[in-house]
Amino acid sequence: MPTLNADSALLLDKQLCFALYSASLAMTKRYVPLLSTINLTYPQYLVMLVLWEQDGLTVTALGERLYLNSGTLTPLLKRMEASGLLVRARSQEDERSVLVSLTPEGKKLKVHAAAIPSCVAEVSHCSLSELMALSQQLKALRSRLNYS
Amino acid sequence: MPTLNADSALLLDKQLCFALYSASLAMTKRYVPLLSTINLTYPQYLVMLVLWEQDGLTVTALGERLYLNSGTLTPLLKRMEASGLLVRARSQEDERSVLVSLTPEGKKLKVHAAAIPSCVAEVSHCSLSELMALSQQLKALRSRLNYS
DNA sequence: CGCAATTAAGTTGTACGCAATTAAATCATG
DNA sequence: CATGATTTAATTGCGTACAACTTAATTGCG
Repeated sequence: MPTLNADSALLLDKQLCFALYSASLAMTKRYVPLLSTINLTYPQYLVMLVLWEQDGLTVTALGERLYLNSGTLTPLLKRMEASGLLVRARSQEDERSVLVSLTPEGKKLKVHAAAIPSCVAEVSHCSLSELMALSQQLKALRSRLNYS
Repeated sequence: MPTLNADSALLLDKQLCFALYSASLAMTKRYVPLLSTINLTYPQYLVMLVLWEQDGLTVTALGERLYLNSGTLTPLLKRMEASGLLVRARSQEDERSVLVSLTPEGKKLKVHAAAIPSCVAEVSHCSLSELMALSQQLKALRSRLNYS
């Protein structure tokens, strides 16, 4: 059983938080050059992934899917609207809600994005099973962090 | 063997990148209230972890440890200097370098920070061995992403 | 119905992250 | 020893993240 005195508990390389943080930034940096070919930032790409699955979501629904709030999403969606990928429109049923819908151009982009996941998988030099296992563990961790 | 057509490869919940991204943000959100009691932001806390291990590093050395560049670190360190945790001073041997050193106040803060890792471990509801295993996998992934 | 509570987006202010660039110091090579 | 290349921080500009707050619409309860 490893001893955990106050000192060793504060070592940077023992921190799960830092492993997560630095791995996440490293992953994003790998995506950026791939995404620049289709003029998307990384969070914008995540929004597109959601909308390609299910179009016409409200800002809140998008936020629940991505774990982001309106303070992040509103300006991000405005930029995406300005670049012609989607439109934002108040819902008829409930004027408080804003529906986010892909433009034809936004839908078309899916074709060009299809190659991206395999490019990143190649760079990470992991087997598919490793990647899926890690993904599962992270989702479980996220769940415990978000709802407890 | 799971089929990976173009469509399923783009499902948000299959993306390791999103699991990483969302778990990292969730982790940071857990730290924020704990760190606010000692007036640190999350990246500032990471800087302190490094300096508590090894004081008097250059900005570049800090950046290598944290995988952050001067564009991020310079303003961050200025804020920390303004709040009295550290001082930045040009090196005598090499005037290009800036040495970052803890103030007595910065050193003292380590005592108050000692309780933080266990608080977060408790919230994440994982066994120590689980956390360490996940940490190892993330560091290996980071390494492959950063250097290949 | 009337109005307080709730909900949804948007706004504001602060702090990252980083690519690209700049400026200053040092190095290295002839 | 001169000068071009390299190294080191700092700066600039852009795009997130998010807490706290605001505004507008809807809900719910008496």
